[in-house]
Amino acid sequence: MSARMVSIKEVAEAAGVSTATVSRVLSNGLHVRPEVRERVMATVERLGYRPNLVARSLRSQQSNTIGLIVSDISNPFFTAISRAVEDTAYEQGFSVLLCNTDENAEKEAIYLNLMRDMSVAGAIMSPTRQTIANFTDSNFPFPIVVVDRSISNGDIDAVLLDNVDAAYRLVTHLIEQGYRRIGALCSEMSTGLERQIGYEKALRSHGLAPKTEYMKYVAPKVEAGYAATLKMIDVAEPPDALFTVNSLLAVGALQAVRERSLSIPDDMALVTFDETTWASLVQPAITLIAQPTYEIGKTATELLLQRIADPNRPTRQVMLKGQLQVRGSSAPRG
Amino acid sequence: MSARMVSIKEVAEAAGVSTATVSRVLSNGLHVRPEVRERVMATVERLGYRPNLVARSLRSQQSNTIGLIVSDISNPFFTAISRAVEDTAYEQGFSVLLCNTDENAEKEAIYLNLMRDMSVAGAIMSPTRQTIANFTDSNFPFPIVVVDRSISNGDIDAVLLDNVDAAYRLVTHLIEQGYRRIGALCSEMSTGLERQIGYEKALRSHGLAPKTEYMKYVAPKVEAGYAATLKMIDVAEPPDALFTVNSLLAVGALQAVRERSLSIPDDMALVTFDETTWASLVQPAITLIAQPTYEIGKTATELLLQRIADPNRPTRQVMLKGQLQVRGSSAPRG
DNA sequence: GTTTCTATTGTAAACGATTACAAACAAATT
DNA sequence: AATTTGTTTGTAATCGTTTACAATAGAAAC
Repeated sequence: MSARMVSIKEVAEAAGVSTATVSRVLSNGLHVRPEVRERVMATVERLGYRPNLVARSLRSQQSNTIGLIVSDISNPFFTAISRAVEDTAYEQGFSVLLCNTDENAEKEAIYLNLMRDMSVAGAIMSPTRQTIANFTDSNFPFPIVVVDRSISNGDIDAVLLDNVDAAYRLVTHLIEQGYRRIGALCSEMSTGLERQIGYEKALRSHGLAPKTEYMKYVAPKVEAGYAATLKMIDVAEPPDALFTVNSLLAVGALQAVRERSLSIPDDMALVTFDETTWASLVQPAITLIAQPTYEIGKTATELLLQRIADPNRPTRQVMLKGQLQVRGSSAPRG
Repeated sequence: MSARMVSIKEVAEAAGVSTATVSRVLSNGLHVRPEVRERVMATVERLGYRPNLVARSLRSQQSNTIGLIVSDISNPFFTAISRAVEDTAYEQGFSVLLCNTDENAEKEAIYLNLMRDMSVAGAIMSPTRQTIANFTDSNFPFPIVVVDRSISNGDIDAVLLDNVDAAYRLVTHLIEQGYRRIGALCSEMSTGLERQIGYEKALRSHGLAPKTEYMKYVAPKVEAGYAATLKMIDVAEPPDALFTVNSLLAVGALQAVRERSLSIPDDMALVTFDETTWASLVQPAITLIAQPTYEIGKTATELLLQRIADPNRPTRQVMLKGQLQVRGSSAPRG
């Protein structure tokens, strides 16, 4: 790996052809005599020429970089997504620009603008609430695939979990195990709201009425989950089971349960979303809906690359099902 | 956000000046009459002009993108690093290209070449063993800061943990708690080897002899940790404490311990490196050396940006200390 | 009133690729 | 032999910036 950069011009001179010919050899090899092609290839090899992607990008008005915008890469769900996105992009010769928004619409807008300025080929994003609200079809100068959160208005590629169904199954499982006073920690993200709908639906279809004192809206953060859980269990008749809509809230809930020296599931069952390292390591292990994170990221990337290749194809919304993992934290109520 | 791209030329025409003047206004504002500056600014605003970063990058031969090369973003250590890197880069107007190598030197080389081709401003990397071995000073056409792993030969910016010291303290803690037969799960990464040195040093300085049957080299993966731990505990005289050099191995070790229904710390103590969500959630919680991950990532980014600004400054190797978190998994031997 | 200086502005050449177009040439057709 | 056709190749424009250099004008110095 030499420090000196060799340009197409130097290759052309060394091979005794024009830059156009070198470019043709490198792009498709069409319209070049085999003999010349050989000679150019050899020269490319000998000089260690590598095309300057910036120049190529400027000329062709597109790049091989895609953006990935998530709220926080530290959230295990997004960590897994990003790994899948990077893998899939790499396979197809694309690279990934990583952006964390912390659910901050302003930061998100800055990143989207930046990507525009960089001429990215497209982006995969988990949009903030504000952005979801303002979404109109051709808002962006590059294709976008939405993951995790649904866009109500707007015709856009998306990869989503069937959240209502997943929550319904998870809560139904609790009911079948004998739990009746089921609390819920929801968030105001679209995901959280859909999961809440599944929760309420499960209660109702089993003759249970959702009670407001058993439902709390919280920011999707550990501390918020911790605080809300304490509030929920420090009452006369606390829930006998707790349903949280993501793993961060579940961490907070578990901390609160430990703080009050309660036992899971005897004092309170605990179920949540998202497979994490800790969920199967704690005792009892946590019952949850595992999202097919890798598949979500992979599918989103594939959708994006397909759209980049053909901007006019009809949009596609892929809906995946979660997988119920039954473990000790929701053992039958004794 | 309009789809049409407005160029500096259009701004120049609309403002009745040359592109050079517009460029000057935008870059530093020097050598422009205040009145003209105002007019240009207003036009920029009115047309919603944003400079094309690709063109700028081509012309100036540098970009505002930095590369981040890690073995696997899913490893909590690297997740935290990447978050810190992205935050710090963002603050200074840089964006981050994320790359996973899976310890594959070939993939790493491909990424480094790609970054060269993209004219990144620099890169932060946790190099593979092979790359470490072949490191010579000016191998790369852009500045690099190494994190986590030390480069023996070569004068390069780096941010490292004092691994020997950290392991020494962690193992000394075990000894002080009364453990004597201390096993170790190491890896062959430079980090693993240094931690092993600290481990052996701690044993020796407390009159204990390192025994080969208590030391295993494994790939830094959960499954490898699981398998190695089983082998280590399924013997006549198993260790009374286990020291693992990273969190993935500890997960495997914990799985093995659960599999054999052993109790921590009564049957065997467990200590490791790296703070993770699960380490404080399992019962008993795990004693460990917490690395200042955020600080490592932040410092590495700062070093890189400083070097980008001044390529000739002397290199710096920042060494940080780990923090011993004493928890239940290493309670005094009863 | 000429000269010199400084401040402002424009012209045009980069940066390194791709590609429309034209040119050159050989082969095939009439 | 002239025309057509097709293939290979080069010339030069282009993408959107930045910046060296030249040009201009007005102020200051003599």
